[in-house]
Amino acid sequence: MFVENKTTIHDIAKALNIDASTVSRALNNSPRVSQKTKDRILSKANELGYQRNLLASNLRKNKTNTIGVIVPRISRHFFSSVISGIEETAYDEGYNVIICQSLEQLKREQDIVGTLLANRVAGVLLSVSMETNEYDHLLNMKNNGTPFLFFDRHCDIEGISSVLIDDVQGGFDATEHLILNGCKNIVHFSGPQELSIYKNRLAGYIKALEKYKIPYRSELVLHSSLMEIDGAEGAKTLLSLPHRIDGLFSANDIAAIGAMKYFRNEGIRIPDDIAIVGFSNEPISEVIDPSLTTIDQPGFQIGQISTKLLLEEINKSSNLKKVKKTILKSSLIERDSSRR
Amino acid sequence: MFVENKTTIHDIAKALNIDASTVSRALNNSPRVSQKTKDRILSKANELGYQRNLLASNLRKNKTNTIGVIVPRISRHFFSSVISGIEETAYDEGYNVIICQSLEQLKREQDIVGTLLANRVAGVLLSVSMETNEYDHLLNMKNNGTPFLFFDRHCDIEGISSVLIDDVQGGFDATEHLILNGCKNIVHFSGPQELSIYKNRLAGYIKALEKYKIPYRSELVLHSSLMEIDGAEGAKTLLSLPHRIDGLFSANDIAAIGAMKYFRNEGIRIPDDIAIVGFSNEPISEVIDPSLTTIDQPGFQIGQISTKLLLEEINKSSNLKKVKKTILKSSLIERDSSRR
DNA sequence: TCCAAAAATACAATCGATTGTATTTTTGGA
DNA sequence: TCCAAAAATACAATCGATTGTATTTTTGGA
Repeated sequence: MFVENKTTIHDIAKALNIDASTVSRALNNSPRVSQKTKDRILSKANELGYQRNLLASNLRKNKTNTIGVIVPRISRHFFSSVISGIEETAYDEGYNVIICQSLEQLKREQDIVGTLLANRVAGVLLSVSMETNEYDHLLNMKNNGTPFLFFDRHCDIEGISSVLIDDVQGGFDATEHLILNGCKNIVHFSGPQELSIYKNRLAGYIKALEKYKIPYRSELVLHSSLMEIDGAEGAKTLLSLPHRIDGLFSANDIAAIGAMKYFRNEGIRIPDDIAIVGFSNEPISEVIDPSLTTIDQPGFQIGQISTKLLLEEINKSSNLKKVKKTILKSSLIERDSSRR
Repeated sequence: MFVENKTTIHDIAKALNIDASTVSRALNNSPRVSQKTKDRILSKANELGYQRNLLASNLRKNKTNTIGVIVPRISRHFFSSVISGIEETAYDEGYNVIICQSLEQLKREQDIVGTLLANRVAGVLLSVSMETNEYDHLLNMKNNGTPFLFFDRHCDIEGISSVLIDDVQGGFDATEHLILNGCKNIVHFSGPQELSIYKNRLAGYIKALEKYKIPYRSELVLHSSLMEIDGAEGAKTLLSLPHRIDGLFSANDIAAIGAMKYFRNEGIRIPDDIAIVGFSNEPISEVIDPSLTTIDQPGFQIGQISTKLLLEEINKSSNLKKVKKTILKSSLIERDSSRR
């Protein structure tokens, strides 16, 4: 079982006594090679088990047909549906996709960007980690000339497009829904304020309070990383507050579920004692008991649109580049955790 | 905003009036370059925003430090936990990971293998799609000399190692558990028989029936793709069977959940009328009501072990290669869907 | 048959980094 | 100061494919 050296176009050329450039052109179906020769080359390539070396090809052509995708965590339903949208669109256009997860760590995100640049990807689609509070790696990518684009979790970097949902509206809808269901003292679980999405969801929360003339109290906004454990801890904190809390809007489903489990153990009834709304519509939210009201984000569509925009930018010959902020609609899905 | 040409070692060499080979050695921290020169080169590289071109480097070195991972679907919790294990181990050893999903389609799996080979990955970790009933692409990879290894969903290819769980035992445990909880007429949802894992889970089911002298009836084994919709349809079929079914062992959680939802709508009580056991321990199974008894697979550990074995094979200098079949233990997690 | 135009093929440079060998420079002991 | 050995650096070939230009072969009309 030897690792035989891989066949190259030179091996094919030698076997047929022709030049490697002709082999290359034949394999790329160039009109400059006669059909007869193409047939001979293809059949010999097949016989020798030839497999194009994309490292060499891409190096010479100074481009790749790979786009990199960086998400915080592939296991989140929202991100995996975005990835499906990306893959479908990219695939149709002949691009490959490299999926990477930052696991919410800035260090990993920086490393990933470095690796993608070193591999000379054609472009990058990116949803930043919760720790991302400095942008050197992204500015570096920009100066490098590698096109990239934010989806969902974005940063304010001049000249970079993004595909987002209206988080202010989402936060507003969630909060208004709680108010309309009779909640007066509503806690909000928020994430790192470096991320616009959390800032905006919080802004939506405040906006809804204002509309209904409910005073905003900053001690009702609990900041965390929004993991399940954070939700449980938030729930505990919430019970210790001086006000009787009757509503909870969590900036993601996972933390909402952490809180639900904690409440369940404490004998607190949902939605009767506390009504709860999450964000992102994880599959788990539909089956948990009671089912969790949440904000649905069109992940697949975000993936499709992001990819289309990125590919446009990659293929743009001119240096006139239009920066676009695409904002998609989210929608409230009403379930049992808030209905009363 | 121009896309400036990227800096190369030649640019650095020219700027410092030294040879590119010295720059290359300095950047690789070779002992053949003086510290003084290294400092000058590093600082100039930094100044010019140099970023190594891995395409060129890998081409020259005839190796990459990237391993490819092919899973049916990244959104399945089992696979994303395997991926976490893979990434952690690979990262420690200085390898990058390309994650790809076949979406259960043979065609996509073939394309992915082709792309990974063309990109000259150092090795591949693979869990095959449900459609994979012919192995040309895998044999091609083998003949190519690219090391690879199966985890979980494997095929019988001589000379290829695999990291698996004991699916026969898992199927046996699940079925025995139902029997011990008083079930007499147990249906089994199975997947494509081309995949050993489903054949083995079925074998475990049969083995448990035999142990308890319950006659095996092939009409109680329903084959499908084990998606949620398949579970619902299976549940419907099951209700139309002449026997009164009192137990269900599904070869994955998703189909079990599809069935649970159908039963719930039909007013059938779980576990009183039908006790249910799934397979894989998806997070959703813990929160669904009633919570789903299932077989837990050590995904993270599977990822770690697979990667270690693959890297061993990649770094093996000799051509003596030991083929290994590593079998890990699964464990039954007893929950409400089967307890009575 | 001859020859210009077209078609097919060969030649040679190149992408950016690496690496074995050759050459130059430095070191330090006599 | 001199010189051999060691250290540092330069030279040149190479990985495999691509592509602009040069050359050879073929075509087909007179």
